[in-house]
Parts: sequence; C-alpha cells; structure tokens
Amino acid sequence: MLRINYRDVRPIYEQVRDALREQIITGEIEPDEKIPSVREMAAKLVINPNTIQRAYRELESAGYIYSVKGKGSFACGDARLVSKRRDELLLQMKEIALELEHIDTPKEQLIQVVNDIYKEA
Amino acid sequence: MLRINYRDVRPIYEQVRDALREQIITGEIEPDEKIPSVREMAAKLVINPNTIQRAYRELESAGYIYSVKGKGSFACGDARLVSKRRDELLLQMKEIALELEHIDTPKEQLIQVVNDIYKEA
Amino acid sequence: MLRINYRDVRPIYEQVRDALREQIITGEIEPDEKIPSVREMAAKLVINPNTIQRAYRELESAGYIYSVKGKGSFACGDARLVSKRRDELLLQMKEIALELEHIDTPKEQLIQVVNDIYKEA
Amino acid sequence: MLRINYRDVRPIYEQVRDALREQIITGEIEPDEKIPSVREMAAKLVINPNTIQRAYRELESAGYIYSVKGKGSFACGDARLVSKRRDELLLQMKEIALELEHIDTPKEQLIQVVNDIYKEA
DNA sequence: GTGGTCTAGACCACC
DNA sequence: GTGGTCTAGACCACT
Repeated sequence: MLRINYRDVRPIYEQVRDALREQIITGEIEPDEKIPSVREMAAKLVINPNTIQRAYRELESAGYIYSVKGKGSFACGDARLVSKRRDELLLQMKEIALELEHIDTPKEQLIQVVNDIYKEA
Repeated sequence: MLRINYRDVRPIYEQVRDALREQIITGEIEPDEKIPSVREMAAKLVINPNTIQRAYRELESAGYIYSVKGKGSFACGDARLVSKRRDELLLQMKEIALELEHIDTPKEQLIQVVNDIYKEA
Repeated sequence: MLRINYRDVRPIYEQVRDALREQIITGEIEPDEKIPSVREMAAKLVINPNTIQRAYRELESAGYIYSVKGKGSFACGDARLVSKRRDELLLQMKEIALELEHIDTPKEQLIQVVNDIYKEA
Repeated sequence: MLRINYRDVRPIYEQVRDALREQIITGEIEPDEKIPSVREMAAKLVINPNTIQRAYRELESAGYIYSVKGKGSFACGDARLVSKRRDELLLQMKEIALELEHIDTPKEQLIQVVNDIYKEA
C-alpha cells in the first residue's frame, strides 16, 4: 500500500507519484483500472489535495494515467509510452556523457554513477 | 566561433549561453578576459540585445562570468569551474539514470551508452 | 497583499519575487496551490507581463515555484523550503560578517545588530 | 609579502585583492604610495594579468586604491570610505537578520555565524 | 561607452 | 486560456 515517509528526502508529491507509477508498471494496478480520486487519496493519506493533484498531473503528462472528466483517473496500459520515454532519457544521457568526456572526465566516474543507482535498487 | 542555429530546438539565449560556457570551461576564453559587450555580441549575431543579456545574466548567476556596470562582462576563469560543471553534469546524469532504473531499463543499456562515447574518443 | 513600491531601490521584478517567496515560505500560499498567471498578476499590478515573468522565472530556478505550460504556475510547498531559505540567508550573513571582520569591525557591533532584532521581537 | 596559495579555496583574484587590502588597511602600504603595475605584479606572481586586473578593479571600486592613467595605481588612505562601507554592511546584515528572525531561526544560529568568523581570524 | 530594467507587442506550443 | 521566447526601443546609473 501507498504510505508517506516524512523523513524521505523526496517531496511528498514525488513519493505519491513514484509509488503509483511503480504500481502501474508492475501491473499491480491493471490497465484502465480506476485509481482513487484526488480527494479520496488526499483524505486517506491526510495530505493537502493540491499535492495529490500535482502527482496526478505529472503522471498524466508522463502518460501513466489518463483522466476522464466527471469519472475519475485511470491507469494507462500502453507499454509503448514507457519505451518512448526510455529512448528520450537514453538520448539525454548520451549528450551529457559526451560533454563529460569532452572535459576529460574519467569514464569510471560515469560508470560509478550508473552502478550506484542500480545498487540501491 | 559562436554561431546561431535557427533550426536548433534550443532557444537562442540557451545556444549563446551554452557556447560561451563551453569556451570559458575549455580555457578558450582566458580567466578574467573581457567578453564582447551585450551590444557588440547582439550586433555580431544580428540578435536583439535583450536576448544576449538573458544569456549573460544566466551565466553570471551560474558563476561563469561576472559583469561590472559601465565596464563590461568578464570570464570567471578558474580551474574549479571545470570540476563544478562536471558535478552539475554528473548530477543530471544521476537523475536520468534514476528514472531509467525506475522504468526497468536494463543496466547494460546505460553502460552501453557510456562505452560508445568513450570508444569514439 | 502584494504591492509595488516605486520608491523602493529594488527593481520591480525583485519586489514581486521576494514578496511571493515570502508568502510561499510562510505558508500563506499553500503547497502546490496555483498562483496567479503571469497575465493576471501583470494586470492586477499594472505591470508589463515580461517583468512578472522574470520574477516567476527566478522563483522557478530557485525552486520556490514550478510552471506547467498551458496550465499555470504553482507553489513548491515543502517544509524543507524554510530551512533552504534559512541556509541561503545564513550564508549571505556569513559573507557580510567576513567582510566586516576584514575591515576591523569590532565583533560587538555585529552582536549588537543581532540582539536588537531579537529584542524587538 | 604577497604569495598565492593554489590550495586555497578562494580564487586567485580574491587572494590578491584581500592581501593588498590588508596591507593598505594596516598601513603596510602607506596612503598615496604606488603599488606595482598590473604587468609587474602578474610577472612577479606568474599569473594571468587579467586576474591581477580584476583584483585591482575591485579594490578601486571599493575605494581602497585609485589609478591615474599613465602613472599607475596608488593606495587610498581615506578612513571615511572604510567607515561608510562598514555602515552599508551592517545595514545589510540587519535586513538579513530580520528575515531570519521572521522564519523562526534561533538567535543562537546567528551568533554562531559571527563567532565562527571571529574565531578564524 | 557599459550593464540593467522596463514596456509594448508579437508569436509559438501546449492544454 | 497558459507559460515561454523574441524583438524594438526607451531610460537609468556608472565609467
């Protein structure tokens, strides 16, 4: 279940956003399944509704959920959106790596960054 | 030489800003060397002075140049600028790698990107 | 309410920026609450929209608000914002105290300033 | 004598500037005494002349030295300039302390900042 | 001459 | 409607 950790370094809206995204990606929330309304979620977690709305807004613009006026928000099951986002990110990473190489950054430092991320996970 | 590419997706002020930052970091522009005045640069590139000034302003607040009223703008040359920029880039890369990990991208794909860059060089 | 003082030595965009930052930090503007659009604020204060936008742009790059194209600008409410601002101010104070020490200002004068502020409160 | 420390966290121009200011304030360099030209100083310290020029420029605008075209730069012996600068800085410090008090910063933190500065000196 | 601020008005992309 | 970029032209303070 979704739980807020106030000691987390991430802001609350990121915790909500990431948790829901995780549930959608893993299939815990099925495609086109309804997710709680902004008000329900805000009441359940005792959080400002604006914060929930921000999480939903980002999930929608990232293509993980879609909302239907008067009906609510629903999980989006389109795997192609994820793949498209992955390509964008890999391209951005390429450009950053290029500039890092250009200012003589040892390759090991870049590898280190990647390893650190995948170790924590 | 600094040249504007109107087909570039980046706005003009970002192109100017990034090109100058590059020249300062690589030492092409010497420490405390005077850079062209806002009006000179605007005339040379056939761009509105306001647009140049925005580029200069962002470079100043990022610590790459400093401006003196009535005198001009100067490069903040310093060996530490390179490591500062490197830190910026590594942080950006970290954030991108984090999101890639979140959407279940195999670690090997990230390593591949890094390897490709350093192989070409 | 936010009001412009034309006799203030600070430029207009700084007055707007500082006033909004204050409201966000103190919680007068709630987390993720929508703030007036660039055009609304410009109309209300009878100021050019470009000037308002500059204030918003600086607030965004400093992490106090976030803007979404086509939707509006929103406060980045977070308890950590206060401690962030406190760190900024303490750093500024440190630099000023350093220069004061450099010109042989007696330590007692600096302590006096601090005491005066906290006595009034 | 003035010596550069490359391990110092301060940039070179600040080291030069602060060292000269110190010598002027303490009277080691007498009022209206000529200080080395930009080129002489740059040659002696094996530093980019631009960097020396920046140090001199800041000392001039801060009122510690004055330059006469074709003759060189000279120490400024006017104590009133220092006193004026001190007042400016104390005023700035007052404003910062006011905002710090406003966001419930414990008075001890401000005192701490002052103490740290005067301990190092 | 220099940097810096401000206005007025246009255009774009996104929602 | 929204934020964002760009232009044209004015004015100020400082050197």
